[in-house]
Amino acid sequence: MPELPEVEVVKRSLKSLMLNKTIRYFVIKNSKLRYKIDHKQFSNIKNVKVKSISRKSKYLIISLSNNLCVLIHLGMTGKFFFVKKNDLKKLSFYYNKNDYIKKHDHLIMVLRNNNKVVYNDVRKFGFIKIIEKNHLFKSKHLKNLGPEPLTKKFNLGYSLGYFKNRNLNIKNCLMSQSFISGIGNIYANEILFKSKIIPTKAVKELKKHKVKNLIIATKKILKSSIEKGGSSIQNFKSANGMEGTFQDNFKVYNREGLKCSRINCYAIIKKQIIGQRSTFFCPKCQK
DNA sequence: TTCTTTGTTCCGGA
DNA sequence: GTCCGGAACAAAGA
Repeated sequence: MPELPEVEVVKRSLKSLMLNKTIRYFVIKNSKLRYKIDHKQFSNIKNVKVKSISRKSKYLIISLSNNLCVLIHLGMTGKFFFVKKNDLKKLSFYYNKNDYIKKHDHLIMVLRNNNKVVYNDVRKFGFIKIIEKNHLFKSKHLKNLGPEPLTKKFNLGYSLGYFKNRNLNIKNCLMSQSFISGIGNIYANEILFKSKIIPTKAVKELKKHKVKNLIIATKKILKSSIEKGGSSIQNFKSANGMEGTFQDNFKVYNREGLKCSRINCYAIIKKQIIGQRSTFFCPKCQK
């Protein structure tokens, strides 16, 4: 369940593996992801240099030397593995003997030294697309995204302006990518717990000091998770094979029926479906 | 077999 | 046209 921190961690690991390296060619093992992969588009690309690797919201953008970009969304279970050509032990661990592929490997980027960066996605809910650089931010995926939560654009004035006269609850608002981009279900739960706001609260009813708390909590939690390598649930790993540890810092997510983790609060964490997603909160702390 | 899980896009009603 | 909520999407593991 890669959200902003996990995608950021993957971006950093891909940078360390691929930046300024040459991709000799792509191999598509399975084109049936969220959107069907166009074989032709990928097979036409040979010997391109990786100019930059960036993240926008939960999207990864690999910018190539031929004026094209690879736009990637990890969906629920998308991950990258790095496989060294000569590391036979690793190969036999990751691949079966016959075709050097393991289950759910869908796309392979072969680098100049025959090292490989492999995209693996059990649920096939992620996608990989080639887009012209000029069209990237006009694409339906990127054009309606709100500001990045870790930038100065996400501030009190912006938030109060957005909340004014809007009829939706704060949980759905955090998850909608148009307010701020990159937050999913898990971090929305954690952010609301930290800022002591009940998920069903209407955004236009939020007092100024609560909005301040919300902004501070959002930035703190996302930063802290990135520092800890993200949250390794659903076997999340960076392309370097590193697991994150932020899941050990979850204060409310998946804690239904357990005691609130705040000192001196003995309330029991409740679960409720909001925005069609499991929502966890402390009925005493969060108002 | 049934339930649960994920984020984005699409669509209908207000 | 805008806003908002809910369905659909796909697949697999428990």
